[in-house]
Amino acid sequence: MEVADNPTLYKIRHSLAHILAQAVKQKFPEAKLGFGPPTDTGFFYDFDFGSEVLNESDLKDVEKIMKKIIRQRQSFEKNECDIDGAVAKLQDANEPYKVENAQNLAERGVESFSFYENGPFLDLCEGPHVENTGDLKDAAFKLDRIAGAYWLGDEKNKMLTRVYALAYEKRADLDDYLKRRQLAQKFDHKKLGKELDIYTQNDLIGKGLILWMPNGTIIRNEIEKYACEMEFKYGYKRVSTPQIAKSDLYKKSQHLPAYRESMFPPMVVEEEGAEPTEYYLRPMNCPHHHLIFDSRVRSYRELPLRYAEYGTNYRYEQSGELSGLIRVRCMTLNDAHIYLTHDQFKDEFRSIMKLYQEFYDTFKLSGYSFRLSIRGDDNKDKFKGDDAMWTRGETLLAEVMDELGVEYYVGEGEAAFYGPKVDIQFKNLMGREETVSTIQVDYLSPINFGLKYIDEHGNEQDPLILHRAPLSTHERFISFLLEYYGGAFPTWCAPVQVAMIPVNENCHQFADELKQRLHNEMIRVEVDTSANSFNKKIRTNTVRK
RNA sequence: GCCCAAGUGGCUCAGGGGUAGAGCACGUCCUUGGUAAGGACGAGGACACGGGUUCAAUUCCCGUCUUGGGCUCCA
Repeated sequence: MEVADNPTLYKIRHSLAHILAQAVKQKFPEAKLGFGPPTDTGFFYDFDFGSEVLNESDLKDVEKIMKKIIRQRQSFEKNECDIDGAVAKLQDANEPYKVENAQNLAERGVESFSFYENGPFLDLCEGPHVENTGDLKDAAFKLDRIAGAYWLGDEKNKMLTRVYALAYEKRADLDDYLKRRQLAQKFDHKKLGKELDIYTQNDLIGKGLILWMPNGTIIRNEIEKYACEMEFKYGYKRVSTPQIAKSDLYKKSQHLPAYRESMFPPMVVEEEGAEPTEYYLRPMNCPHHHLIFDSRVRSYRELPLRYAEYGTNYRYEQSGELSGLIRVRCMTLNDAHIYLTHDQFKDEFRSIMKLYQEFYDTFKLSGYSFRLSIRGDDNKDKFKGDDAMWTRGETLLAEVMDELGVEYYVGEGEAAFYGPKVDIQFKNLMGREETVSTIQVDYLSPINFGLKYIDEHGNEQDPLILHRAPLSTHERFISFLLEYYGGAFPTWCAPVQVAMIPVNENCHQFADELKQRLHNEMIRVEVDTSANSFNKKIRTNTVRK
């Protein structure tokens, strides 16, 4: 449920945010205030502590002060003024971030500014609030954690200290949330990945680089085998391409410079009497596939031409973004590029959506949403190609989504640098949304690579390219499956398909024979011949799913 | 990259200026005929790495690396 749907809860969280700010100012008088909005689970408030540092251990003190403020039954008083009055008030309060915010709002046409005052605390705020702090005596809140957050969400700005809090109407609701969170943590893919020997990492290899253990590799291979069959069925042709290429390729594709920051630095090969050659680890498979398309003259009769590969890519993601299997620096993507005529777009898009549906049915996945990721108005130079091309792609995707009756929302500025896309969004157990699959439309690459086909009149034409990755990367997809299944994979892709527990040693020989027979049928089978008790063996094998 | 926190046997964690502890896992032996923990014994540790302070550092300080939660970014 979105917090805005519940006015009472919204008021509670909003009011508690003010009380948090008031309490922090009491303990740290020099702290400057940023934003402090309600969230889906509570609220947060951003502070600039200057040279001081807020530690987790300070949160208990702040909580105590907040409770005291609640007991004081301070009433929330609203009053309004114009921009000059607002700036004067905020300057008087020595709140530079608030002043900046008021000025930004004024630039966007806001004329009236409302303030809420409770006790000694004043804040620029739209409200609404509870009548007085005493109304919060039954509300349950907990200061949860501290995080950094850039002022106005821009990494060029100063980083403020954000205090996240949980807040609910009643104690029971908060306890309920904490319980659910604890349960979710039990199914966290990082935890299960370790317990079930799916993957490991090692300092000697490096950040975000995954070592897949035998169990994880079985899951990868089964998924890949299934994907190969499905792609065969849907008319894809598989290709295999190298994981590195010369810098010239990525200049042509515009990954350099558009994507340079996300690429590992080049390997430079120097040979006597020759110019040094730069090789890059590839961040995407697309350019390689385009070159296969371009290896000879193509006829319209060949289209749509679908090249598929589980391609391994390397991206130098910022260190702080890395997280378990969800964000890594070496990933293997369920990729394909489809070269087609403009007339074929809608049919092909439908076929892709059908393929996605079939995949998700097999994995019994649900609860995802569609995002139409467009260029948006900001940061236009990040996106390559001319306006007409973008408008065309964005319109085309919206049209076909509407025709298919697929519900979606629009993500401004979420497009790939070479074109708009449709993303399939899943929420992980902690409620964080991640893109699992994408379908991208690309007018740019055919131009960059000079890709052509000969139409029925013998004329050269630009093909259109669709990029699609229904099963995401092995890394991200398996992290979702781990949490989704709680580690208990469907038999077809489970690391161990049959586990036998003989009731005593006399049965071991028979169990071994049976194991051999199943093994010969290509079934992954284990016999527990350990010296443990029968009950213990049942427990062990159950825990291992 | 930035903010905060953390790194102790394979795992989960306790400890603490005088060179280490538990449970689980592991090994050996005994035990186990019916659906979630049988018992005994044993082996395992440059306390992430590098520097500093100190008579003495795993413990305090600094740096690096890695991990986690966020921010920015993204499959």
